[in-house]
Formats: sequence, structure tokens, C-alpha cells
Amino acid sequence: MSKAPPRVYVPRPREVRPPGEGGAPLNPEQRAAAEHGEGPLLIIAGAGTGKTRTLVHRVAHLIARGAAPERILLLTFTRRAAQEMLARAERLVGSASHRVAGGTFHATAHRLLRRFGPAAGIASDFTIMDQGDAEDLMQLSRAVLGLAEKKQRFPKKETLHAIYSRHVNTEYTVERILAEEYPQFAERLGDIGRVFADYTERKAQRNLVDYDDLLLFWSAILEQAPTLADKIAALYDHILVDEYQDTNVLQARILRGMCRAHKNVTAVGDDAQSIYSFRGASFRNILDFPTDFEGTTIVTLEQNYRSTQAILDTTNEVIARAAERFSKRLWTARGGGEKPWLVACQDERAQTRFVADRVLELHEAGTALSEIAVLVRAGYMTADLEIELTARGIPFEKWGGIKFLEAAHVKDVLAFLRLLENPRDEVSWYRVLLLLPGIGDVTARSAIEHIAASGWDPTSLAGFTPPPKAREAHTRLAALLAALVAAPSLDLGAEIGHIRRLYDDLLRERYDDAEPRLNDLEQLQTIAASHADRAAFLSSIALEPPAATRDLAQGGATEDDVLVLSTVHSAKGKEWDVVFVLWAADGFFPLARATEDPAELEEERRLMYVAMTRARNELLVTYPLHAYPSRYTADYSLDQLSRFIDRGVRETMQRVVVGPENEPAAPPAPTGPTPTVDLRAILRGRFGV
DNA sequence: GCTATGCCGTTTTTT
DNA sequence: ACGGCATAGC
Repeated sequence: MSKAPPRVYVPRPREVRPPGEGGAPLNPEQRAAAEHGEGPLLIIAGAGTGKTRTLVHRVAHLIARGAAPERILLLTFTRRAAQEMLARAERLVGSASHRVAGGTFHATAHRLLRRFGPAAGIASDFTIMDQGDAEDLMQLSRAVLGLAEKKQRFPKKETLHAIYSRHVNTEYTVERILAEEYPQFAERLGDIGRVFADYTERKAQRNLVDYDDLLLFWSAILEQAPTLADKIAALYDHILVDEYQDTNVLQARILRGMCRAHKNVTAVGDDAQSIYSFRGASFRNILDFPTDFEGTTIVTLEQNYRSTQAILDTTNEVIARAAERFSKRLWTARGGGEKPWLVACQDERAQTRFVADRVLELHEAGTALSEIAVLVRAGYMTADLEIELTARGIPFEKWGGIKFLEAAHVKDVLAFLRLLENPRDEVSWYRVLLLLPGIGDVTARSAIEHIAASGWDPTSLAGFTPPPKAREAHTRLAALLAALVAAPSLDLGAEIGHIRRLYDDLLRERYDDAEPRLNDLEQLQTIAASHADRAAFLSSIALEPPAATRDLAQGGATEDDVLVLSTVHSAKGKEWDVVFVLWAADGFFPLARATEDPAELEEERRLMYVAMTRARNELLVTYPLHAYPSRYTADYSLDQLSRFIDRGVRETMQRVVVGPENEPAAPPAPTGPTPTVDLRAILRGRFGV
């Protein structure tokens, strides 16, 4: 019986790979795209075909031809793509690209709305709600309308918001969305419509704007306010859109509006990588582009520069079975390479250990941790691995999944800031009031009524009489608000300091493990201090929340060689030397809930394709032979490899089985849950045994 | 009537 | 770990 202790991470110096933007010349297709003159251009670009590089070269070309950098607008759907593109433009073009305008659709809408909103009936000091805020407000509308009782089935706030958002982004009628996706609520159409009407009105009165409004208002100005539309469209001579397959009809509408004066629009995309249909994105947008923009030139990029031929053999096979797509088959000059591994693991523990061991082997053999990524379908699927990595001291960074700003305690402190910024922000008042011991749903509501009656003056809270149990907390809160309102010029760090004098106490009462939360608040305070003022800070975190929480097992704050754990969605557009794809089992990837609907299943397939095509040199796909989809469900075993890894795909891979032989892990018990955390392994790791 | 508390069931993906 | 929900407790 082998009882070898688990390998542990030992840092080693890493050589820095120079970013190769200049490098090899563009191939003929890339060059044709980059040097295209006036008029609409559509670039269909397969994974790893140098799509962003081509786009960036196109920007350089336009500038070299005399275009004013600040009159070029680069748009993307995700923040990560926006950052990547702008950074690469800067590397190639130098400082001129500083002035290239760009960002996500939402961030760009935000900028324009601050500037042109007042002329269109949107006060410029609006507050942006993130998804959680929007859901909370939806809940408020639902409650006000008396639809919160549970007598009848009625969609909960998340569902209501999802329906609303889908309506805005796809432009389908609510009726159609209900019929197709929520038939169980179809007969509640009238009530749902009333909630949406109230929600809309409430936003207007409270000076709030949700994510969908940002796009909606932008498109509405372009289409219904000709004078303003001319001004806005006149800001840019060239518009370039990356990841076009991820845009929705509303964004396409915006694009048409922005190009009303000229037709200098370039869109880049890959229908095979369309993975945001849940947000209303449709690769129909790509198919329709030539119709939307008459005289479109189409360029197709098929030469892949990223992956070895062995990896492409596998990924081509995966996507070849997609039902509907632009036909293209990627090829590469990077012949050979090792066939991708298909790794069957005894169970989740075996999968976790396999990944951790292999990562360390690679690292010892000279691969930087930052050149390795572990991809999963959903954020929670890395939970076990995160514990193991921490135990072994392997530094990692998590992309996607639960975010810093979604933590309840962070949202609490932000709620204080928000109501100071916008005292009409009912959602934030509600949240803050509920924090006070002795105040619940009903008292909070009546306190808000009191404040509203005093014209939304924060200090008017002092005049509200709370129930006796809440007296002390109420007095403290009123005093805090009075102090903050009296000192409007206080800097943001100090302001948060004041808030924390009250809030930290509440937090300590509420949670047993207050420490990590207090640390988060420290971090929030630091981030806040780097912003000009409260308004700038609140907008910036709504649109660009701090990147991945960096989980540094080693504690060194300046660590930069870290392993990336990411959802497939967050990994889009990135590449690594070595990529692990975990949980390639039916029910997990594809997710069980997506297997009913053919369209969703197709999207899952594209997701698998996106995941695998992130790899340059080595691809390892793992799946557990036995798993417990939920720790509340009793024994559930599956030996089902993901349906996407079918026979044809398997022939392009090499198979291994990883059993429990390295450690006598208990075989899955026939009854009762299996521990998903190995406490002894953690202890061993911690003490470096 | 209102709040606190404990239990249940649940976790897709992003702006 | 977290929200929703039912019930106990004030």
C-alpha cells in the first residue's frame, strides 16, 4: 500500500514569455480584413485564428490611414474581452490607442447616458443597479401588488427579472416568453405585466437604471430622438465589434443606429462560440449582419495559430456534430502534438488529486502555473479542487462564480453609500434598515414611508419612532446618517470608516466567522479610496466589479504566477499551454437541466468546444465515474461520459483510468452521502507532511 | 402583529 | 453558504 504524501507546491522562478503582437506577418485573409477600406466588414473567425490580433491590426491600420483614434469605437460584450482588446491595441499602436474609445456595450452606454441622458429625461445622477439590486426591486414591486403571498404559484424575483430581461434583450413579447419557457406561469401574464409596469415606474421615480436600461435607453435615443442621435452617431467614424456572436438584437439595433451616418462597421465573431443565448444573444445576429448592412464584405479565417493539430483533431470532431453552423474546418501548421487525454477518475476525489498532481508535475517540469488553466461548466464545480489546492499551497485565482460584490456584507456597506448618494434608493434603505436588530420587513417599510414623506431626507429617519426593541440601533443609525450628511466633503475612505463603526458591530453579531468578512471590508475601503468620489466609485463597481478574488494560498500578496480556475464562460477568448476540462460527464457538462431542450444542448456543445479550444499544447479532459450531484441526494452513480465525447471524438484521444490506488479512498458507500471534503488530506497539506 | 430562528433545498453562464 | 419559508416566540 503506497502511502506517499501528496505533492506540495514549491515556488520556482518563471521565465516571462514576451507577448507576440508584432511577430509574424498577417496571413492574406487577416491582412485583407485589417486593411479593408470603408464600408461594412464581417470577419468569421474560428477559435485561435488570430481574430483579436486582426482586429487590433485593423485599428492600427485605420490610425495609420489618418483616422482619429478617439473617433474609433471598439465594442465587446464582456469586460474581459474589452480589457484584452484595448491592452493589445495599446501594445501594437502605442500611446495613440490610449485615445481609442471602447469598452463593453454597457459601459459605453453608461458613458453616453451620463452625458446625453439629461437631454432625454434621465437625470445625470442616476444610480446603476446590478442584477441583485434589480431583483430586489422586482421583489418590492411584487410585494406592493400583493403578489408575494404564496397562495398561488407566482414567479419569484429571480424568475421575474429573468423574464423581464429576456423580454428587453430578445424583444420577444412577454407572452411568448412565458409560453415557450415558463408555461407554468402563462396564465399569470396579466399580473406579471403589472409587476413589470410597477418595476419600471419605480425605477423612474427612484432615479435607478438597470443593466438592460443602459442598452434600451441607448437604442431609444438613437431611434427616437433624431437630434441627439445625430450628435451621438457623429462621435465616431469607425465602429468595431468583437465577439459579435454574443450580441443580441438590441445591441444590433444600437449598432445600426450608431452607423446611421456612415457604414464603417466591422464585426468579428464565430458562430461556433456562441454561448450567451441565456442573455438573449443569438448567432442569428452574425447571419443577419450582411442583411443589416448592405454591401458587407465577408472574410473567413480558418488557420489556427494556437493549438497543435492533435488538439484540433479533437475539437473539430466535437463541433462537427453541431446542428447548425457556418461550415469551417480549422487547420494549423503546428503539426503533431500529443493526443488529448481522456481521464476517467474513480470519483471526485480522484479527479481532484489527479489534477493537483499533474499541475505540480507540469510545474516542476518547467511550465509556469499561469500557463495552466482548469475549466468547469459552473463555478461550484471547482469547490473540492480549491480545497486541495489550498492544502497543497498551490496559488490559484478563480474566475467567474461568486463574486466579491455579491457577498452579503459587501452589499450591505454599499447600500449605505448608495442611499447617501441617492436617498430615493428604496432598495438600499430597505437593506440597511433590515440590518438593525428589532427591525423587520414591516417596520422597515413604514420607516421608508416616513422618510419618503419627508422628501427623502436621510436625517428624517431620526423622527421615525421604531419599536422599543430597535431603539438603540435606530439611534445609532440616525446619528451616523446625520454625521455623514453634515460632512458631504468627507473622503470616501473616511466615510466608509464611519459606516463601519456601526456596521462592524452588526456584522460581528450576525456572523460567527466575522474575520474574513472584515477583511473584505478592508479591501473594499482600499478600492474605494482610489476613486475620485462616491458617485464614480458606485458606477465603476456596478459596471466593472473588481476582478477575480485572488486566493493566495501562500499568502504572498504579490504572487503573479498563479493557476487559473475558471468557468468556461469566463475563459472565452483566453488561451493556455495546458488546459484541464473537469466534470466532462453527462449531467455536469452538459448540465442536466440543459439536456431537455435541443437548442440548449447545442449551446452546451459549443461551450465544450470553447473549453477545449483554449489549449495550445496539452488538453486533459477528466470525468468522475461516480459522483453525487447534490450532497442531499442519496447515492447516485454515473459512469456516463459526456455525450459530446462520442466515439469519433474518443478516437482522437488517449484514455487513462485514475483509480484510488494512490490513496485508499473509500469506495462510494451504497447508502448515505460520501464526504466531499477530506479533512486529513487538508491537515497533511497544511503541515507539509 | 411583528421579528427571530431553524430547516430545507438549491447552486449556469454575464452585464 | 445562502435565500426562502414555516413556525415559535415576543
